[in-house]
Amino acid sequence: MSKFQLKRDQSIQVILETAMRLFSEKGFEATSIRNISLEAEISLGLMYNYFESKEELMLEILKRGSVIVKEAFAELLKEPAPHSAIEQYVRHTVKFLKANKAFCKLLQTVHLQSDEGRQVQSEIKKESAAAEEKVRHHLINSGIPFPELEAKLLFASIDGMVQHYLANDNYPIDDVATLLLMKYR
Amino acid sequence: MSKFQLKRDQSIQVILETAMRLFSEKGFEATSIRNISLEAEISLGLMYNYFESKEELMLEILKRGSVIVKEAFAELLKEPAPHSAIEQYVRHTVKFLKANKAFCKLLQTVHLQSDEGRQVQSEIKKESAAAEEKVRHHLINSGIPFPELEAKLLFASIDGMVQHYLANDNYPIDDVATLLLMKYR
Amino acid sequence: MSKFQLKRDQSIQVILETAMRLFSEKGFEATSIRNISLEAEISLGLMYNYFESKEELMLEILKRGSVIVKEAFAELLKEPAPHSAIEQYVRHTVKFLKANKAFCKLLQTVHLQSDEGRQVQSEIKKESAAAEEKVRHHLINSGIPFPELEAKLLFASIDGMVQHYLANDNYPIDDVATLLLMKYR
Amino acid sequence: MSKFQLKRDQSIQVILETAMRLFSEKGFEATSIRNISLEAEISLGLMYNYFESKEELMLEILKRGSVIVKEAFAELLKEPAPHSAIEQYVRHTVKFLKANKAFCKLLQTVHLQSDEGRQVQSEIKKESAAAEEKVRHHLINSGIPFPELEAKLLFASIDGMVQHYLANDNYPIDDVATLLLMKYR
DNA sequence: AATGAATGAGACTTCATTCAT
DNA sequence: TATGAATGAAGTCTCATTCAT
Repeated sequence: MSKFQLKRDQSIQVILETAMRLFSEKGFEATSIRNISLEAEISLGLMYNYFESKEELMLEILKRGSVIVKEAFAELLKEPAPHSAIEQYVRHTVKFLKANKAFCKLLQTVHLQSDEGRQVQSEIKKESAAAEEKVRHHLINSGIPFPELEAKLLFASIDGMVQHYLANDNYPIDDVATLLLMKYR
Repeated sequence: MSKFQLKRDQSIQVILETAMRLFSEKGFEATSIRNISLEAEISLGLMYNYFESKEELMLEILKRGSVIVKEAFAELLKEPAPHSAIEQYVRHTVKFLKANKAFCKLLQTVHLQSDEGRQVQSEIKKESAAAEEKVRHHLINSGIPFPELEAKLLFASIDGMVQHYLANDNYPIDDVATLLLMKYR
Repeated sequence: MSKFQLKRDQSIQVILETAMRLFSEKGFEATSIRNISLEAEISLGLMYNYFESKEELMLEILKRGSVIVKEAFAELLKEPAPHSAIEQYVRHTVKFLKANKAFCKLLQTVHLQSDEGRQVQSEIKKESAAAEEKVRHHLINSGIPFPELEAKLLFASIDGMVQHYLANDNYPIDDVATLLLMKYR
Repeated sequence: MSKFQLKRDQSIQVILETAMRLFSEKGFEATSIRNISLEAEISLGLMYNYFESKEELMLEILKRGSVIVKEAFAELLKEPAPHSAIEQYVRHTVKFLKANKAFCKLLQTVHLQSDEGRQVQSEIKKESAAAEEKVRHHLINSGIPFPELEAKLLFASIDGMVQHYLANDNYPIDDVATLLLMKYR
């Protein structure tokens, strides 16, 4: 029983990691199952022992990522804000980004065709909503003139940073983040 | 003669616009030539009178976009900075974005496989380099503490705005841009 | 328009005939699309210009057969019975069988998986129901002891004849039919 | 030893029965070895300890059926005809049919691809030849006008009955058989 | 120039079979 | 003996591209 479970899990892990990398590098459609099998050094058919289809493989990647995102934001909300909610949010985002680079790249890139795919994607977005709300409230309470717009600008800046970090090697995201936070002291 | 030429150009224009829309909506791989021909109301075979291949059609879209980008930035560099180079850059970017939404969406989305594609894409980037440089110099000359980092943050904020504008209908990009510029007064 | 329509119809006809033959000879599952395309001397992909799937090709065969069956039985019911309803039914059945040997073989053989397939098959059966009813009534009115059972036996004999005719070359179905009819004088 | 042998035989029996059922229900091609292994609650790999291949499993079913058919006909030929050879043949056929419904269904349904398969099938047919010959002689000796044709009609009627019995639940085959026999008194 | 029929390489997927344990 | 993980040939289907008219 457990003998097979181990092999299963190993294979599943290899498939998921390879697929995530290739999907994020080349896109979902441009990545063939053969591509994945060659890179993962498994047989072409093995994928279908564990995933019903290419689509389902993608969904599984998203679902697992969704869980990680959920955990990350749950942790964030649990902690009391160290100095400011903004700093906490930004630092967490950067930390998560570094720890889950491939998945973040995938999220940015992927065009979901299926309804289920879009649903999972929107669920992932919902996860962050509470944390964003916390930041938005922080801005509202800070007495800043246009708190809603400020929130929009802040999230734009963060997402822009993320985008550049994912696109360029050696992007000094920590420094840029620090500079960003200095604007909100 | 000229009558045929006119019709030809019209067809080409329709194809390019339809293809751009579909590529940006569904992705390059997920859009078939038949799709485009149906939407553009051009017969399938005729597509190949105008474009050698699907790849070439994509390249043509990028090349024409590249020309527009080049013109836009040329115009930008020609004008004297009204108040500040930053404001000029941001306003131009927003204006261009609004005028070329589909193309910008395509640029964000598309995964270029071919070398030629990547080359065109990098050329487009180079177009903006001069304008970015102008902004960077403005920041350096302004005596701000970390001008290079500031530039990175500024471009991140701009690209984040662009990203959110393209993703959401009704995104108040002018207001967010105004707020952003207020930080650099 | 008509120029292409002709080619379309020719191709469709070739595909349908070849597929019917192969399905009835080897069974649906054991017949590959490649098989059909090779025998029909068309390209593999052409089938998919005209039929969405192998399943749909099968359905189309059944539907067209269904129409022919319907016409045949309509004709049968229109005519007044020459001597007896039984003779009329048997002769018509034999005539139809000879004219549509491949389709009859297919009907006998095929295992329908899909609901739609089974539906078409049951529709075909319904077509014959009225004609069978006419025969049944004839038997009831004839004062024969067990008319319902007689009908069952008669239809069994007919179907057995059909089965043997389809299985063996040179089966003297006309003579067997004549002999059968002599039992009901 | 014997304990293992027993278990082995039990497993083989379960596999054969399950396979026969599935083959006759869904067809040979549409039934996968995995299907059989799941229904028979035998592990996939173990199947191949008992049968070299799917084809060979089918052959084994046919061979065992062939033996049963042979025994049945041997028994039939051993007995003296009670009243008539025809009655004896029909009653035996019905009895065998009821006792081996699944196998009979399989025989009707299956399209044999391999030579060996067809050979076994033709052997099964040969088994019945002697019994059929007895019936044919009975008809010839009875002074009936067209004995050969009468035989053909009789066997057609029987096979038609069999066909209807296998296709419909609650088919009153005994009654139909009785009625058939009444024609030959 | 214009049409859509035709082609076939390559994608996804299944499944009989083998292999490692 | 028994298990199910792993393999890869072969099937269905898609679609960029060519061809005949």
